[in-house]
Amino acid sequence: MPDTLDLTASLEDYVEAIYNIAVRKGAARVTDIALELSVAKSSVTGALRSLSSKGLVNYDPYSIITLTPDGEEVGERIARRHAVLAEFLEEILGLSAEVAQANACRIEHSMEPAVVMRLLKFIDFIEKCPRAGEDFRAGFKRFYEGGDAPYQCVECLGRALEAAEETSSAPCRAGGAESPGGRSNEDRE
Amino acid sequence: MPDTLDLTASLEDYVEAIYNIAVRKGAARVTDIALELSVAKSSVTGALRSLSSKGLVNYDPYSIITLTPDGEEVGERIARRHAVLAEFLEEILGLSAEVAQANACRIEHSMEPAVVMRLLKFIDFIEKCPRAGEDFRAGFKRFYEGGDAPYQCVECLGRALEAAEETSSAPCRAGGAESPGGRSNEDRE
DNA sequence: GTATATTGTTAGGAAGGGCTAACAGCAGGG
DNA sequence: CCCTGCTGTTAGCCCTTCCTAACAATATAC
Repeated sequence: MPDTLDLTASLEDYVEAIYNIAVRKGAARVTDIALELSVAKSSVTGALRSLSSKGLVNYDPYSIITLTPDGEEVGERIARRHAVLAEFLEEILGLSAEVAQANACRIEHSMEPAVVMRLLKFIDFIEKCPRAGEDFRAGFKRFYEGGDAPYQCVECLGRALEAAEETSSAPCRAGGAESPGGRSNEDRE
Repeated sequence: MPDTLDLTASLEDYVEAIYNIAVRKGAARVTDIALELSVAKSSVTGALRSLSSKGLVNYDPYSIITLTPDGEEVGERIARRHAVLAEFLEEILGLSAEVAQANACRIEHSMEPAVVMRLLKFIDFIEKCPRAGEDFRAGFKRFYEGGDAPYQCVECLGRALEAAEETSSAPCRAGGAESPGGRSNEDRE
């Protein structure tokens, strides 16, 4: 496990870019990376040398660029971290896709794994707890949009209660009867 | 309004430190700042020159350091941003104070005002919506701690419903009868 | 009121990240 | 087969942020 490689924010961006390009088209070229990151090609060359020395990319001058297994792992982790954060910003906070992306791109570099994990659980929780769910998000939307006057809390809570009584004994989790421990989280982080 | 001064993350840290020190003890000295940020005193001198040239600090060699009115405003904004983020990490996500602080210190520099504002509304919402509140946070705690088995959704929702029926007509807000629009937000951001 | 600490500044340099401009490698068109 | 044009690399520079070491200013102590 190539953990705590202490990549700089910049190098993380390069790994993420290479990972994303590789997902889309198999392998990356210097020009692709430069475009993806809005950076000069010469800057890419430098970054590649650095990442190569850390064992994250397979890099030979003038040849095609791929991630090593270690690099693959790091890239996947970075991409997931980005996705989790962007989902929170967009789906929960209700920010526009553009704002969510732009901020995710910058914030992600500063988040410790513990925060990413907890944020993921939070998203899960909002999705699954009968107390949260769709109505909850909609309620928040009305709240931040300011026009929260006609919001029927009682009715909304009543609906949630009914739903909970149906699926009964499913303690704040979707799907119901799995073993305790929030298993469906483990799959994602 | 000294907006979009595009301070670097580092300079933001200096302003924040000076602001905090000023709050605690009136004015800042180079040594205080160096200690607060764990940097060498010579680094502080450099930063002060830079901030002085941007009109944010009153700086004369060998004299005491204060923020200008502009600097004060910027410092206050930065401090609030930090506080909002730290509160979210600690109170909502339930992270330890140390983890919350450490991550807030780094993340804050990457958050646009729109995100800060929305996050603040979210905290407000969680505090005030009868669907959220204490039980909600406790439920999330049980969820991420994995031992969520004995969690009584139905009962918990029932309690929330009762509470909502009492304060009735108060649509997802505490205190009840203020004019629509989430007024208590405006006070804080 | 001078000697000693403490506080703050300068000088010089390293690391990281970026840029432009100029050159090298290579692939396709004539 | 060579020439043109795109891709990638090198060289050299800038800026930011930090550092250490040495020096200057101010305070305190006696």
